[in-house]
Formats: sequence, structure tokens, C-alpha cells
Amino acid sequence: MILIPNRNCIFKPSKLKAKNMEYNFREIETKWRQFWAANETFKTEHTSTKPKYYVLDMFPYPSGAGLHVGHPLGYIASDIYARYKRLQGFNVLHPMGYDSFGLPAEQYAIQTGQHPAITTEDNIHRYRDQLDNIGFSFDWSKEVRTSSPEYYKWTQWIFTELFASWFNNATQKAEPIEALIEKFEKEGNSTVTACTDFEQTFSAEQWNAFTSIEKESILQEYRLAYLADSWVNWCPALGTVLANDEVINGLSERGNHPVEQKKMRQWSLRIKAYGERLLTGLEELDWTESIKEIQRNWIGKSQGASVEFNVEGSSEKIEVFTTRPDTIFGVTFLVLAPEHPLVNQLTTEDRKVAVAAYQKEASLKTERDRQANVKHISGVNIGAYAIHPFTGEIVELWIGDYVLASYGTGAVMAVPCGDQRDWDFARHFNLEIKNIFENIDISEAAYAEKEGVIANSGFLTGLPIKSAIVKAIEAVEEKQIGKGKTNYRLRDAVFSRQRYWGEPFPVYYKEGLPHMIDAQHLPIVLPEVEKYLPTEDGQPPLGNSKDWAWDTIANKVVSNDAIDNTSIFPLELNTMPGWAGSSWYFLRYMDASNSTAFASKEQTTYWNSVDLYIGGSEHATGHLLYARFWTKFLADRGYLSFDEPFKKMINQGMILGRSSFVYRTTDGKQLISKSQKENFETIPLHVDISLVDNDRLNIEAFKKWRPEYAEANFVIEEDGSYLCGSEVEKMSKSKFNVQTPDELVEKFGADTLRMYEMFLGPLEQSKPWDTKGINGVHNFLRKFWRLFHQNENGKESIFNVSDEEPTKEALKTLHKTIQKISIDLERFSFNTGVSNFMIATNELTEQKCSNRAILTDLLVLLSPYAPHICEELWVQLGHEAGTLSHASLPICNESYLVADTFSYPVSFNGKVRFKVELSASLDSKSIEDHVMKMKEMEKYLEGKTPKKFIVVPGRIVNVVV
RNA sequence: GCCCAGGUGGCGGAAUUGGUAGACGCGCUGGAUUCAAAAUCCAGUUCCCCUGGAGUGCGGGUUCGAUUCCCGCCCUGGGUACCA
Repeated sequence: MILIPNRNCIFKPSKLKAKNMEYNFREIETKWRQFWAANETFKTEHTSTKPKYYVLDMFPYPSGAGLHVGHPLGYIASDIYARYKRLQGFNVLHPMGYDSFGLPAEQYAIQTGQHPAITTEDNIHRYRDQLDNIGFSFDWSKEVRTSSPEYYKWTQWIFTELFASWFNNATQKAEPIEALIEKFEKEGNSTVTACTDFEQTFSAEQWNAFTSIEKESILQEYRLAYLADSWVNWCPALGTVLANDEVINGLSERGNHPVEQKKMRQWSLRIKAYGERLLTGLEELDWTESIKEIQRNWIGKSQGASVEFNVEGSSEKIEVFTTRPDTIFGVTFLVLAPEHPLVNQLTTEDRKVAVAAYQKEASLKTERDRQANVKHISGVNIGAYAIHPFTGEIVELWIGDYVLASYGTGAVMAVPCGDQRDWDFARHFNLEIKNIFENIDISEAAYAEKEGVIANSGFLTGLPIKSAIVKAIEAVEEKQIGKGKTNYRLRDAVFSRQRYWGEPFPVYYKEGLPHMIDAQHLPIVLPEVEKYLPTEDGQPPLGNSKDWAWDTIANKVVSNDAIDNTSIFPLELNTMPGWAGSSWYFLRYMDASNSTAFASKEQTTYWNSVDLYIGGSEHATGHLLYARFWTKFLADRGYLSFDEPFKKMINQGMILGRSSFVYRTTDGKQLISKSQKENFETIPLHVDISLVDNDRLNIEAFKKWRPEYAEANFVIEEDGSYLCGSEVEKMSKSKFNVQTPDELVEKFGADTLRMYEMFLGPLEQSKPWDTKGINGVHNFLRKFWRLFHQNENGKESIFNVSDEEPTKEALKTLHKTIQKISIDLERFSFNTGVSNFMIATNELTEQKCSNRAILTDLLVLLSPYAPHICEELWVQLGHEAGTLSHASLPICNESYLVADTFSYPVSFNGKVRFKVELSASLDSKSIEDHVMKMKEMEKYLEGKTPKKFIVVPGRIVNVVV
């Protein structure tokens, strides 16, 4: 391949040739990007005799800010891995797409009137350009966008399937709702073990006598997608509900707005049904322990018992959940959540005012207030009494906001001696603290350990705690006042959002009941609206659409004016949450253009679960849980042959930005250099990092950037420069510390950027972005290039490789590198991979090696890291047809690595004193003999005889004196 | 509070099963080349009271030998929380 002469050099012909063969990364990279696109080099074969490998990245939300240097970190790692897998002969699926529904585009639309589809399209183009610039080997023919109707058609379809399913606890599987209806018709619901909160029983006769409305409202209690009045996180500022994982410390994840509790009729998904499988499924996954632990905590399985307490003078019973049934004799009072349904009924007349006041106070508190006041103890006695099921004693009933209505049964049996919160509560209100632990002092704090012996507890007295738990559950079950029970912290996921830019529900309402639109009529396309805000009467934005009704005869969306509630009905106004589309996108990639199914069973069976998933750990309780849930559901219903989506996952660390500051005096007139700032009263101001080089401010550029300081007085350093301060923070536009990959690609090239991002440190570690080392990586690539281009007379560089037999030492360098790179790859240790390439290049440069065989192998080995330069050199080596993307990875021949001699460090009491070069084949005894005769021994033995002589062959010699 | 990850030179970091601590790169210092600069090349660079000694957050322990294993603390980052 002959390069096009550099036009800039036309007038300097003497230098033309030399310049020609320099590492001109701009020309090389542009050329190969075009080559790959034109030849569809990375298009994945659908059928192949090769083994499959699926490498997935978390697809980005295309925001207006574009990619910053943190985004590509994971993408580069996965791209390197995908390229290696291709070289190893795998049929690799390595796709990319966009999570293109979401809040920012909608908020931008509210502010500007710009349709979110247009903003999103623009942003996607920008992202695509940026991604292309880095030279990723994505198969773009499989791109997905969650906001495209061809895609969300299937998101809607999955929702209708969830609606049409229930969870059978007996089989631990989702099953079709028809099977449940059939059971109801024949046997009623008493034999059904389903995941539901519905507790009434009905016979077949009763079922068959129900009206269709009654039937449907019962079925809602079983469906995996159901409408229910539930407590939701309502964010007034965003005007929408949020899922638990979208609320952080009582504030919305997006925008940090306060979130309150509100009861609303919303779609929910019964993820709770999968609690146990989501938990046990973690065991087989190759994920980090920390992310598994986060999911375990989120699912929050706790085992214990439910126990019923009778209420004195009432037929009502209070059910409590406890993990410590063994402490039942320690109960001295019960505490109910203020919202507990029995509170109003049981409260005695004299307590009504106080209870109502407390309830009101509790309801007004936001989640955040409640969390902020954790140490504050409050509660009210409601006047009524419960009866202890074993002692028959009466125990007081209280309400307190430390008991949550939404967890367990909304009521607890208080055991102050065994639970610190109960202890605190008892102390605060002067309630009895009964000690039921043998030889344990509970005068200062509760005893919560599960070690010890129970005392003062009737039939439990004398039992160790662990057996007392078992015995207590038996007793409770025998008395028929409770049973052993497992509780999960995991809540069903609220699936409605009061937003515009999301998937519309394929749902219309007839007589107040939801009906699904048949799959053959999907997608239900998002309607056009005039404005993206809620309607004046508080309906979600889709309420602004004039054409949002479903014609059940024509099977199409029609004008609202046509609604007659006989054949034309109103459509659902909510849209689906952001995580709907991202819960199954990895399946769509397998068969992205399928128009008859979300993906064919043939393709999903071939590709199976993702072999390697790289992405951030911030999705642990959101996306990663929901995606597992949907995968299990689709597997249960027979659409997939596997039920875990991501076999192995690596979580890349966050790249932080390094912000720069100038120090402005409080009067705003002077700007003080860092070392002088202690002498003034100053405020630090973020300054754009492009104006700062090595902490030194470009004062002229700064004046142009901030004209208000053009006249300011700069207090500078002795050397005349202005020194900025710095801090490591999250990258953000407002902190002026965003580094885009584009400028680095422009300055150093994509290959340098790729290798530098990998060289920064271990992939999983968070680290500040710092470009000061990028020269080192760039120089490495130039040095690598020079291996192929001999520098003659110090002036001309021409392509020049030798065809001689490779030397022994060059072979050793090559094969050592092959071995190390493959070990690094298995460990996902990309940073040491880069350094091993540097070592190889340094050694071959030293050896003056320009051997074709050596360099060809090294080139293939390096190509996943730095694909552009390697493609170019590959062609120069004579592979005229181009591309080494599907070449074979060289294999390590260990016979080249065997060394004849080894330089033994000789240490005394563990301290290395000198070295000796010995034959590698010597045995321990010969080594000892040889070392003992050495003249250096005299000095370190100081006339003594060694107590011990340790030889580790091939490692070390240690003399104990 | 509880759970998880981590703490190594001026900096980013390396050290696969306990076996030469500081690979590789940055930065810095000196030198070569150059009219000069860039680039490139060569040498040096953990610290100190320097023929020696200390040293992988701190204090102990096991071992011939510990960044690596054990015990107790400190600090940083992440997760989570009146979850009964």
C-alpha cells in the first residue's frame, strides 16, 4: 500500500519521502475507518461453525453533552476483548445501540418546544461520530434504539405478555393467565399457590357467578403486570412517580428534587414473585462480589414467622412479622405503623385526638425528613390492648413511625431486650423491658446477637437461641396463630410514568378495566402533542393528544371525539419507565431486524446469554435486576432457553475530572495565584481546563473567555505565571472539566487514546482523568512504527523488514509477550497489557530487530489495542487485500522461553546481598555447594556457620545465620 | 451502624501459588544532537544520618522469608439502613 504524499510537503521535496513514512495517524485512521465501514468488516455471521461469543456494552443514553472520556473506557475494553475473540476464531456479537427514551430530551422539549425525537436523533448522530472516531468494531447493522417504533413494538408486546401471566409459587414459574382462569372455573382459588397479596378464597361456583368486572379485579391480583393503588414515590417537581431505585436519600436521582409518598393507581410489575430466583440465580453468575451483595441486600430476604395477636375486647387480630420468634416471651408491647388499617378502629376514645395528630404528622413527613430524624423517637399509645398468645398477659398497643406500613405486616411485636429500636422506644416511654436471655446484661442496651440461651420463656426456657427459633415456629403453627414466613424487602416495581417521551402502553379502558391491544396491532405509536407538560386537569402529557382513542373494530388509534365506550375507548395516558426498553435490548441485538418476533428462538438459542457484559455498577439495583427479571419471565413463558442474561460482568470505574480553579478576591477585582491566596480573602471559581496547562493559566485566553475579568489585576507567581488550584470531581459541563475524546483523537489519534485509557490503571478502579501521561503512550506507538521503518543516516525512514531467520532473543521476546498478553486478557488486566507491549517494543528496538516473522506476529497481537496502526502495517507487510481483523492470534511456544541460566539472588536472613548466575538445571544441593564456595560468603557470614540453607530452585537462595 | 472494595515512590500504577518491592509510563535531573525548538537518543531518579539502615496505612503474630497469610486498629471510596 502506497500512502498519498502529504500535500503540505510539496514544496520541500527533500523531506517528502521521510515525512511520507512517518507515523501519520490522522491519514491512517481515517483510511481504516472508511475501509471497515465500506467492507462491513465487523458484520456478524448469523450462522457459523465457529463457537459464539457475545460481548456487550451498556448502551448509552444519547445526551446533549456528547461522550466524555469516561464513556469509552468500558467500550474500549470490550472492543479489545471482542477483537481478541475474533482473532481466536470466535463468531463474535459486539453490538451497540441507544437507550433513547428518557427525561433530559423531554425536559429540553418542555423548555424549547423541540420534539424529543429530533433532539434525540441529533444526539445519536453526534454519539455515532464520536464512537466511530475511536475505531470500535461494532456491528452497526444490529443497532437498536429503544425509542424507535420497530423496537418498542416488542417492549409493548412483552408488557402484554406480563399482563397475561401469573406466577405459580408451586412451580416457581410464570404461567399463562388462561391456565389460572381455568383452575378458578373448576376449583376456585383454594388450591392455587400464587404470588399474590389476595387472601380471600372463593369456590368455582362463586367464581363463575362473578361479573366480568369482579373477575378482572381479582385477576389483577395475580397478573405480573397489574393496576393497583399503591404507595408510590411522587416527585412534584418532575411531575411523575419514580421507582425505588430512582430515589436516592429521598431525592430524585435526576435533578435532586424532593420525593413524597402518595397513593396512586399505577401499573406495577410483580417482580416480588421472582425474589427467590433473583437471589439464588446470583450464585451461578461471574459478577463481582460487591454487586451481587448489593442485589442481595436490595432483595433483602429475611426469614422468620408471622404471629397473630388477639385484641382485647375485639374480634380483630394483629399480625406481626418477626425474625426472632424465639423472643416472643420478651414482648412487652406492640407497635403499629401510623397508617396501619386497624389503628382507627382500635384507638380508644380518649386517645383519638392524640393518635389523629400523630398520624397527620407522620403523613406530612417526606421520606427524607423521616430518614433525617432516625434517632428521634416518637409514638402514641392508642389505648387498646393485645393479648399475648402464650402468657395471656395484656400488652399495650402503640403506633410509631419507625414501623413502616409497607414492610412486613406493618406491625411489630416489640421485644426491648432483644432489639435496639424497641429498647430505645421502651426507655423513652418508660415501658417494661423484660429480660429473656440467660446471664446477659440488658440494662444499657438490647442484646441482638443470636448466640446464647433463652430464659424466663415458658417452654422455650433453657434452649439455645437457634433451636428456640425452630421450636417457637412449631408452637405458633400448632396453635394456628401464625407460621414460618420469609419476607423480602424487594417491592413490586411501579411501571407507570407521567411522561411523554416513553413507550405508550398498549392499553385501553373499557368500563374502567384495562384491556390489552392485540399483538398484531402493535406498535401503538407515540402520539404527537402540542406541549409536553401535564394537562391543566393534571393528566399526563399524553392527555394533550387529540387522537388517543382505540377503535376496537378498525383496530387503530382514532380521535378522542370518536370515543363512544362501545367500540371506541380511551387509551392509557401514562408511558413506561426508562428501564422498560433497557430490560431486553441485549436480546434484540441477536436478531435486530426481526419483524415477527422480539427475536427468533433460533437466534436467541444460538447466541444465548451475554458472555461478557461491561458497564458501570450504578445499575446494580435498577437495570441489572430488571433485565434479570424480564429474562427469567421470557424463559418461563418459553421464549428463551436461558434465564440469566449476563453470565460475566466487569464494572468499569468512573473516570473523574480534574477541575481547575482561579481565586477571585471577594471584591471581584483581583485574581490571585494559588501560592498567594492565603494572603487574600478569595472565592475559588471553576475555570475551563482548556485554558490551563500544567496548572498554569493562559491569562490572555482567560481574559477572552471571561471578558468581565479583562481588566482584572492578576496577582502572579515570581516566574510570571498564574497558578491554578485543582480538585478531582465528577465530570460535568458546569465544572468546565469535561474532556471529550474528540480533541485527544485529533491531537494523538484513536490508537493512542485507546491505549492510554487502558494504561491509566485497572479497569474496575475509579480514577481521575489526567492527560499528562498520554505522550508516553503516543511515543510507544511511534517507537513501534519505527520497528518497521529503519532510520537510515538518521534522516530517511523507509519501510524495511528483514526476511532472515529470527534470532533466539527476538523469539524469546515475542513469545514471552504472547504469553503475558494472553494472561492479561484472561484477567482483564488491560493496563499491564499495554506495559507488556511497551516492554516488547523496547526489547526489540534494543535488539535492532526488524524481522518479518517476529513483527507480523506482534502486529496481530497488538491489533486489538491499536487497530488502525496495525492494519496499516499489515498492508505494508504485503497483505494487499487488507484487514487483519480475522487473522489468527499467534500462539505461545514455551520452548523459546526456557532459560539456560538463572541469576539467583542470595539473601541472608531474607535480605538480598548479591547475585550469582547459575545453570537453571542445577539441583538444590549443587546450588548450595556452589554458593558456599563463593568469596562473597565470608563477608556476610562473618565467620559463622549457616544455621539453615534454603534453596528454592528457579527462585531464590536464603542463608539463615 | 452494617456489608463490599481499597490504602505501595513526586504522580498513575506493577509484583500469577508467600521468594530480588517499585515493572511500564509520567514527571524531574544531567548529557548528546540542533543556529534554536520540537522530536530522538544516553545516564540517573523510594527515602535517610549512605562501606550501612529504613521502607508497601498503623500495631502485633505466623514463617528461613510477608505488599501477599492471621489478629486488632486507622483512613478512603462504594452500597445500604428505624426492614422488625
